[in-house]
Order: sequence, then C-alpha cells, then structure tokens
Amino acid sequence: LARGRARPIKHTDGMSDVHEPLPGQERKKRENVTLADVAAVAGVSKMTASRALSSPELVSEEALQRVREAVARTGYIPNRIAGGLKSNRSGLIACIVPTIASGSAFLVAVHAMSKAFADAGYQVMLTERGYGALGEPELVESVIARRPEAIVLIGILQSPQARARLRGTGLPVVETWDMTSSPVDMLVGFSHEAVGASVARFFHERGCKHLAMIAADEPRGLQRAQGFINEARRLGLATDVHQGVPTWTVDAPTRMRQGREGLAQLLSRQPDIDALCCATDVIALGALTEAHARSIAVPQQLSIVGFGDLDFAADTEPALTTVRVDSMEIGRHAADMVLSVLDEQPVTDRVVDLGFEIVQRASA
Amino acid sequence: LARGRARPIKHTDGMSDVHEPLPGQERKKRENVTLADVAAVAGVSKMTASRALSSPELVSEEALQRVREAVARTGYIPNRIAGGLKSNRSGLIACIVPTIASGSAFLVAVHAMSKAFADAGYQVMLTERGYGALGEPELVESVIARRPEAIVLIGILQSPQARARLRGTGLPVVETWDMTSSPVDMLVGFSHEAVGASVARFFHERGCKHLAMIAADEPRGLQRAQGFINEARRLGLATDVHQGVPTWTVDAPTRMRQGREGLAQLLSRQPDIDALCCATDVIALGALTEAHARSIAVPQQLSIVGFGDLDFAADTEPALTTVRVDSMEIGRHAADMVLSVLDEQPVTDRVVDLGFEIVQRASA
DNA sequence: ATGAAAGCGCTAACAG
DNA sequence: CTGTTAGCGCTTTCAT
Repeated sequence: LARGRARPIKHTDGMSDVHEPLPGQERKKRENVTLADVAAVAGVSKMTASRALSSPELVSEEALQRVREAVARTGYIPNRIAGGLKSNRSGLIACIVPTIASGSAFLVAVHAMSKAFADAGYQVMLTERGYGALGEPELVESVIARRPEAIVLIGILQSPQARARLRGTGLPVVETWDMTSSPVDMLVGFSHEAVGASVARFFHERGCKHLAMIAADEPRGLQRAQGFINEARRLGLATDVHQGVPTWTVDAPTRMRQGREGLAQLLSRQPDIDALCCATDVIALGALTEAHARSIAVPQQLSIVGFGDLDFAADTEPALTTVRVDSMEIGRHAADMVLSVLDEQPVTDRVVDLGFEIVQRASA
Repeated sequence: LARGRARPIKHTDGMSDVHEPLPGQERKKRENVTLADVAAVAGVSKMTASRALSSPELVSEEALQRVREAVARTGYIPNRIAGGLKSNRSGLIACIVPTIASGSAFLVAVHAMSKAFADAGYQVMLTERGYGALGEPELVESVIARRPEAIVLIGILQSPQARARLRGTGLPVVETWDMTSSPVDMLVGFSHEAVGASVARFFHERGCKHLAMIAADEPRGLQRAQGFINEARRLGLATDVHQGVPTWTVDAPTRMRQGREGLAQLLSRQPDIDALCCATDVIALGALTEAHARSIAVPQQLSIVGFGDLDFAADTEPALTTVRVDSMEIGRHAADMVLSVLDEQPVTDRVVDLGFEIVQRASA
C-alpha cells in the first residue's frame, strides 16, 4: 500500500477569512469547524450541541434554535469519522461488486440496495472486486478496515481465507446473486445451474436438436454453462462430434462483439446449430446481430436465448427470449435483511432463493 | 414459461454451531482486537506495532517479525477510522456519479479512476446522485461528513449552494465530463455543446437536409441537443414546420426502447427526416433497430449518429457512427490531478479539455 | 434538560 | 530504533 508522503498540516486560525483559498495555491486545512466551535457560538456545551443535531427531541426549543443558527453561521459539517469512532457505528454499508463498467443485470440490484440503505440513513461504500485483480483476502481486509456495519456481496467469494475473515468479523454479511450450500451468513439469489438447465429443457421442449452455448468466463457464467451442458447431455442433445455441446467461452464482462464472434465460431465448427444459449443478454444481442448479418432467420433457423432480461431485451429485432431475474428484488431483499439485523430484529429466512423465469419473446 | 423457485426456501438451520454469534440475537461486538492487543502479544509498545504496519522501514527486523506474528495470531485488522481521525487522512476519495445502473460511457471513467486510486492506496467511495432525487446540498454534506481527501464528480453540480460547500472544504475537487467557465476547482472534460454542433456539421457536410434529434433530459444531454439544434439552425437545416429541428426528448438514463419510440415519433411528425442525432449510443441502437423494423435503409435513407462510442458501437448492423470520448483517459487524468495535489505537487493545467472525435462507421 | 468527564483506536510529535 | 505523551472530534455515561 504505497502512499504519498504525509503532508504538513498547517494550522490556520480557521474562520477569520470568510472566503475561498485561491485554488491550487494554498489548500488550507480550514475544516477546523468542530462541534466545540458550534457549541461556543451557540453558548451551550458540546453535549447539547451534539444532541441538538442527533436527537433534537432531547433538547429545549431554545437551545435547538441557537445551535441551528450556530451551525448555519459556522458552516459546520459533522465529522462522521469521529462520531463513528466512539459510537462504533460508522453508518457505512460495504458493497463488493464484480465490476462497475458493464451492462450487467446486478447493477440494478446495487442501485435498489443503495436506495434502500440511503433511505435508512446509511451510506453505501461500493468496491470493485475486479474479476480477480487484487487478492480477495486483501480486498476484504481493506473493506473491513473501514468498519462498515454490514457487508453485501454480489456473488460469492472464492477464497476460503477471505470467507473466514468475513465470518470472523461477526458483521451481517449478505451474499447475493448466487446459491451455495455454505453461505458466510445470509444469502439471497438463485441457482445459476438451474438457469442453465431450464434453458436446455426449454430448447428441448421446442424441438431443438443441436444446442450450443456461448459461456462467460466468470464463476456464475460458468455455472450456468455447466447446468446447460449437463442437462443437454441428459436430454440427448449433445450432438457435436465429441458427443458434447459446442461451447465458446468469452471473457467477462461481456460485450456484444463476443456474441457476434461466438456465433461465427460455433457455426464454423458445427453449421447445423439450431439453438444458442448465451451467457448474457449482451452476448445474445451480438448473436442476434450476427445472425441477421448472415441472413440466418431467428427463430426459424436458430433460436437464441439470453440471460438477465436487461432493459433492451424486449426491444431487439426479434425481441429477445431471455431469463429474467428480479434484480431489483434481490437488492431490496438484501437491504431488508441487513437492516433487520442492524435493527436487532429477527431474520427468519437467512437463505432465500428468489428464482428466475424464462421470458419467451420472439427469438426462441 | 418455465419457472424457477419463486418462494423463499427455509434454511434448515444446520450450521447453528459452526460459528457462534447467534445471529440476530446477540451480535457480539467482539471485534475487540486493537493495536494494543497486538502490541501486548508482540511485547512491544503500541507505537512500534503501529510503525511495523505502516512504515516497516523504521522498525528493527526483530520487532517486525514479532508484530507480524502477533497480527497473524490475533487476526488483527487495523481500524482506518481511528487512524484517520488522528492523522487527518481518511484514505478515502469520494466519487459522485449520476447513476450506476446504466450503460453510460462515464462508467468507464469511474472504473479507470477507481483503479488508479486503488493503486495509490486510496479507497473510492462511490455515491449516486440519482438524477435529482436527494438535494445536492444535502448530498454534498453527507459526502463531506466522511472527510474524504478529495472529491471527483461526474458532471457538474447545479446548486450554487452545493458548489459553495464543496469549495468551502478546501479539498481537491475535480469535475469531469463537462466544461464550464466556473469550475469549483479542477476540471477535465469536453464541451457537450461542441459535440452537438459537430454532429450537425457532420450531417451538413454529407448533404443531409432534414435533421432530427432524440435528446436526453439530463444536463449534458440537453447541452448536446442545444448545440446540435443551434448549429442546424445556423446551417439552414432547421426544416420542420416551425423552422425548427424536430426533437424528441426522453428521460435519462436512456434505454434502447426510447430510440425506437423516438424515431417512430419523429417520423410520424415529419416523415422526410434523413439524419438523426441520438443523445446516446443506446438510443442510437434503438433507432437503428426501429429503422430496420420499418425497412428504412441506414444510411441510404436515414443517417444515424450516436454518442459515447460504447463497446458495442462497432458491432451493430450497420456499424454505428458515433462521437467518441476518451472516457478512460478522463478517469485517469482526473485521478492524476487528485493524486498530484494530494502529493503536494503542482498541477499546472487545472482545466483540461480532452475533446472528442466523430468516429465514422457505416450508419452515417 | 444539560453538562463534565472519559475515552473510542489510532498516530504526530517529541524525547530517549 | 523505541517509547511516552497527547490528543483527533465526537459520543457514551453519569451526574446534576
């Protein structure tokens, strides 16, 4: 953890000059307005000032007025870092996401969660896991170092060490977007293997014979692929030369191009494919586009199914058949669980499977 | 419709004795391992333990060993909240974004920034502004309450009050993705009006006569639209019944559907449109799709230009002509500026226009 | 309803 | 190289 060198702290008198430091010249540390200043200006004790801000009902009307005025006059902004130290309540919820720069469905869950937490007075600290960049244990440690009051994960940590660390904190932890038999604490998600298997059955029921898959190289994407392939085998739909399901695997986060390339690759290997399961809607959109460019009729010649039911899925040509996950509900539910625990309320179902649903549109 | 499990599965307890804090009942605050404990176990003073962790080069080899062992034995995780209080260095950089759940181009900038800050030992605290949900002044206050060491904004705050607050902190502030004559502090972006004007000229040079626009109802989207419309007027390309440019405005964040609807709406108003400027690539993709569905030849009958050069732009059918912004560079540059200031190094250019470029592909 | 004292866990600023 | 002494700004606790 290389850091810049510590800079000297200049102590300026603070409030004497009302207006701004010429930017760039001299960044004054004049965030010296503390609760003590407010109290002094208001003519009350620090404690009364503190109470006026956090539990106004315990303070006389008059004191309240004077403190409020003092706050306005001084431009006081409470220091939550200091408050948190003593009270052991940081007001922070950590959320660890795989990545942010992508059109992944889980962003909706994060969004919903953020809102729920914000409404409850917590701030969310979002951290990118980066699909394998920094080590999980170090990441978890750096997050815990901020003393969040709870931790929400999109996905499941692989490293047993990191999981142990999480558990060791005794903090409420919610893992989401996945199912596992050994959650760290709470869990709200769905089975990715079941998703894959359902898609295989979906194709089977509609008479498709030659299935193929574009998989995403990321834990949950691989689970979906595995579920799809296994079920296809079971149904006797593994028909490539090696009695397998032709599969093309791409990096995450997924891009449309990978769908185009993937379909092209799969067709060159096995031209008679009639059903394609895509790891994400974005890939499916690429595949749809490639099919169009090659004048392959969808769904007549080729059925395509995506995953995520992203906001564009209903608006492609043809409209995309896809697996819908109630991402918003996952986010809300995760937030509810956390808030319940923080509120000392019992949480009966600590593991929740929210399931999924195949939305049939025109592409399959 | 195949369905997954849609109702909660009861967790059959099972693990009750694996880890002890009976969840929900008695969340023991047993994160009591402090530096003092480590020091005691290692048989050194708190200070030596502290130094062993943050400036190992100041500590003897032996002490280092013993502290490291003590850390491992106790499972100590430093409390950055406490450290930050004394040192006045929270190690936090706040980043305020419009929203997270969208395929906006700025997410790439955020991603790049996060990485740069992480490499420098800072953690990024991402906050959603929510396109007008909570008041800007309150939002800024809640962010400042965490005492970040710098603040990066995607976009520019509207509220003068909020801007004053920001300035008042004396913290390094970088506004990004925009140009303004009165930045709070530093600025790295490009002119959205210039983007709009360039697209209008682009159409003009290629002989288009009947321009139209799908605008996004968000500050920068509106600036682009304004630039486009003004330039179109100047060039004599404002040709609708009212001597204007047919414009359809949609909510942000934008979705593909809005592009489909928008094109449909515009055509019903003015069927002879031959050039369409879209507020985002996502909208452009929708417009492309709608054109395809209506058998309108792109670009022969209708030219379409997007904005953002998102990762899918090169892979649509036809490939999308769009305005490219070097989002990653914006993120990196913003991070560099902040890190320089934090490192007491001079920043010569406090306002940087990174420009943009029209990438001509097949759609126009 | 208010205030005084006592730290939260850590690190800056000195001495040794 | 190591330790001691003071707090950072706030809130808990307990007195009034």
